[in-house]
Amino acid sequence: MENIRDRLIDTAEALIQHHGYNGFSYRDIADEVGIRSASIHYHFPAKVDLGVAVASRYRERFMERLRQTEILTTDVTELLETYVGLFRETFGRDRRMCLCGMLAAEIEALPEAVATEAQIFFEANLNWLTRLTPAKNPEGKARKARARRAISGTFLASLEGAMIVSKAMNEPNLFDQIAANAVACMTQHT
Amino acid sequence: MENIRDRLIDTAEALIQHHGYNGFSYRDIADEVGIRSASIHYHFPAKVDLGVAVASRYRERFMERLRQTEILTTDVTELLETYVGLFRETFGRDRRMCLCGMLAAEIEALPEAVATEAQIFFEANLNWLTRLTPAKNPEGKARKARARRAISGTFLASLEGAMIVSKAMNEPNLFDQIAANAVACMTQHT
DNA sequence: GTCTATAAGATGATAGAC
DNA sequence: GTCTATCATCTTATAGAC
Repeated sequence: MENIRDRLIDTAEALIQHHGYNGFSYRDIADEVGIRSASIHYHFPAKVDLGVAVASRYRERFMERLRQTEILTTDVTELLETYVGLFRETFGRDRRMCLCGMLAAEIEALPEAVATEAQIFFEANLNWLTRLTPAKNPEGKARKARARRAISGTFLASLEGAMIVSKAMNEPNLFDQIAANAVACMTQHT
Repeated sequence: MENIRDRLIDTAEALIQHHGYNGFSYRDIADEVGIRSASIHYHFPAKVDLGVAVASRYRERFMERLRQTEILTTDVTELLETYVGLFRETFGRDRRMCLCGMLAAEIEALPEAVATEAQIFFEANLNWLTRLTPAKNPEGKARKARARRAISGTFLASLEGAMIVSKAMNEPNLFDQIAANAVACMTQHT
């Protein structure tokens, strides 16, 4: 039902999330999709083209779902829960890493165009979260932009790291426990 | 001054931290050390042997430094600061990832022996941190072992994730800001 | 759009000389 | 211990038939 191009992106996405950008080959995708590796070059002439397609689609879908949620609610806690839910959903599928978290970890080993896509993902996420971060601290004092950004970064880092720790320990539940703590820490910043 | 074996491990370590286990080759190391790639096989017959040597040395050095710090102080905040300092030191060297964080992210793409080394690192770290986590919450109620472990996991995840976010955004200072928030969140759990 | 055939280079690894 | 030579395999990529 799905066109080949999308299936190629789907498969590459999963492979990158599990093995990293340098841990998969056109042949891996070909075997999975049931096509010859040479045929992939018709859709994506070079590996970097596929990498960019995977990363940009991932980012666009991710941000689109955040936009959709913002239409439904303005409650900060609810928005944060939804945000965590997106990471949870990713990790819930065979313990996949956040695609851009994986890319960022090996960023020096990436073609520049792919690295840029990952960077844009994090920039967009940090901006989105920073808007949710309370402008005042618990004592009612105004927070500087830098402090709000750091708080957002801490929250995002906790989620990215939660996947790593949870994978390493082979304890899927650990992700949820860490995510819950991260939300508690974030909301308590109010 | 250093023997070849150590230099091989040093070089492999840096390469894994930047490119991941599947992002470096014997030839990369050979070029860097000034030896032929075939010669590396004398020291490490297979790549998995080198991977295990790198990961186990990393873990042992890491844990040894924690033990040394425990001799000097028993103050929790001081111990936590030292702990953060180890990650900071790693990241400060050309923004290297935590070796085992990198390995954990791509754990499905690793030889089992290497994956096991990474797992042991996280297990040891979680145990060490859990001992530092207050046995009672701010209201004086006893914490279950699972809760203390989750708090430790959140702290560790924040540091691992801080490296990823900081690399992605190309803002080295972000690591320090996130680490500071993580410590604040952790100590405030008392 | 997908195939076969093929190229050029990288990769992990071994054999045997020095 | 390190070298050269060599290997089988994998990898990205292209050319041209169907």
